[in-house]
Amino acid sequence: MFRSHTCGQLKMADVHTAVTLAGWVQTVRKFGSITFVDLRDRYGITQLLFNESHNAALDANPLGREFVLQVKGIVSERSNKNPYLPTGDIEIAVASFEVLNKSITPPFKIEDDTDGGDELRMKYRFLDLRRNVVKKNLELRYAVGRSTRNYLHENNFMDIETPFLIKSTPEGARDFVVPSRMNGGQFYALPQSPQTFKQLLMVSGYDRYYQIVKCFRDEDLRADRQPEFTQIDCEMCFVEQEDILQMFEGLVRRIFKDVKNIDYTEVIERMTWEEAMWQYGNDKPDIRFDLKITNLKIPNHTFPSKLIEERKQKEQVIKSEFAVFNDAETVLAICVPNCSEYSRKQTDELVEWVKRPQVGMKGLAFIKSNKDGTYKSSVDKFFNEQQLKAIASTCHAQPGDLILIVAGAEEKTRKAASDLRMHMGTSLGLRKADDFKLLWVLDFPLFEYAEDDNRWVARHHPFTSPKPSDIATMINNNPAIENPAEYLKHPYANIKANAYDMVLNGNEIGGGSIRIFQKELQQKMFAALGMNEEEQQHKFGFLLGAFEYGAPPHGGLAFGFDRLCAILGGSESIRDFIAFPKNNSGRDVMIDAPSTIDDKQFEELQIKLDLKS
RNA sequence: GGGUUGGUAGUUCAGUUGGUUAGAAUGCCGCCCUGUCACGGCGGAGGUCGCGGGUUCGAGUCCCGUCCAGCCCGCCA
Repeated sequence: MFRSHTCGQLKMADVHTAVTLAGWVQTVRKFGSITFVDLRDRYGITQLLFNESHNAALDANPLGREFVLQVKGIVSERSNKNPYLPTGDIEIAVASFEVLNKSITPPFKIEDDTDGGDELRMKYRFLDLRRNVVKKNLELRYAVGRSTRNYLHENNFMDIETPFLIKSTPEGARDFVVPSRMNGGQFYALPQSPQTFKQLLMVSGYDRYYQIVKCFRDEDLRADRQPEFTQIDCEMCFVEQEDILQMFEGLVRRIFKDVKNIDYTEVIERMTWEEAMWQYGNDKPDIRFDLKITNLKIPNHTFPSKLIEERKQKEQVIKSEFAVFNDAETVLAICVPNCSEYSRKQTDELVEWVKRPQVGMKGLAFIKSNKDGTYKSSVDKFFNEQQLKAIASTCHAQPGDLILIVAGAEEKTRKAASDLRMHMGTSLGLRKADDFKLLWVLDFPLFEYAEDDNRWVARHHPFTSPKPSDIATMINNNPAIENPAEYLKHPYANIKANAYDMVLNGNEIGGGSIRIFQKELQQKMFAALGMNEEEQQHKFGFLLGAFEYGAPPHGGLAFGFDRLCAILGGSESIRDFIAFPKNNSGRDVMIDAPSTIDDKQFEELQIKLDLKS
């Protein structure tokens, strides 16, 4: 028997018990003839006492950090207890020990507060994973997965595996491809998601499917994006959007309860995509804080929407004599409460912040709505007191507030306003990691205009169904865009999808749609995306064929598992919630992948390497 | 593809206006220490200043190029 107990187990009740422990040496503290050794395993740390004056064999001198040790001894009460350690009341009076394996000195400290940099930790990830903080993250990930499986199982969902070697359909993200040896010159693709397979499972009658599954996208990485990532992928048939929203609200509430012990009983807010864009400049707003955006000037073409037309009437629009903004397509304001006393330095910093290339605005105007009722602005020479007051009242500014204004081209300005809003939320401490606010964003546009190709692309994916009221618009109009500059006037720009995203604290954690299940509509959709019948057959013939055999109405969604875990763990980066993540360049620096392959492998694949650069 | 920050001891970092032998902390090694748990004390070893070129009497420091890493934009149906 290697061990009778773990290193996190023994307490006062175990005193006088003879035990055998095994683990790693965390620290060695020597005091002449006695030595304290902290022994660590997955479950905790237990202090060992080596007393050389009792037994000369108990010389702990040869022990070093991260040695693997087995000790036999008696659990004893400590004379000096450590209240910060769960096992701090006891120690093991070592009777004998064996070094099961030695270790060279690790390149960084295996402690919560490590001195290792990111790159080093990734290169020695197997050591990094010994650290308590990383282990806690993986435990949280495991807990989220378990909670998910339990909930979905209890709701009759069935876990069905789908293949990883599939067919490349270059629509959307770039595929990872895998050469086929047995079919020379042909390639598999790794799935970006099991989308078509889960739909086929619906056709097969498996009416509630789920899978916690790896997906692959060959795109550039970010702190919250990996080339291989995990989704909680779900699909149901005989459901409407409302059924799906409720089912997965239930899932998320269950995860909050199981993993964070949070009773998320409040109603989960819902807003349309248009409302989100209008008020937050963003389709995944962080609603933990307000700081809504006020539209001071509405561009000729904004989101193509009746709703916005109505809003134009309601919101007070900046008057044309406000010359400084005359040239700007869009003028957006954020009213920041209680910040009118910002110093010159603070406002200058905000101006510099929006001028960074990543935001790219030419500048930032501000109006201070002073506590004494006066106004002070960076655009004083263009506006009189009356006009400043008009703007302030449009923004619902109170005395003591600071109004930030960005102006410029529609899309860029809206994004800048959104970024600025988040920036202010962060710097005012309004984005607390332990505060969780869920939100559904509904009614996304079905299509998006792709400038490069002058055509429509599916905003979600080409299997998403249009709102029933928009089906006729789609069927009765030609997708051809005659005037690219006025694409927003095309009827397709106004078509809304049965698509929904779940947003948590400003992050898209999941998204899905009610799917198209009729062959004719699916063909119309493919055609709208510029696919002729031949291409449709070549790429998706299997799906169109399946739809001819009694495909039921269905829909589903997928959660980004890594991201969900990171947010629940209070982290911006998903890397610490993945055991073996890739770095920014898509490399695994521990195993040094990707790498070249042998000539023999190329030969078997019938591939000749001819790098362009 | 672009922007930005960084690369100096095993590690995390400092290094002024270009100027003597490149420092600190920690880790490591040795000696001392019977109640520590960030143990303590004394001593010691440890450097291709990412790489290549240039300017200069002289470069860690300035210039050009390049590589690597982090973050962001583009991209991510």
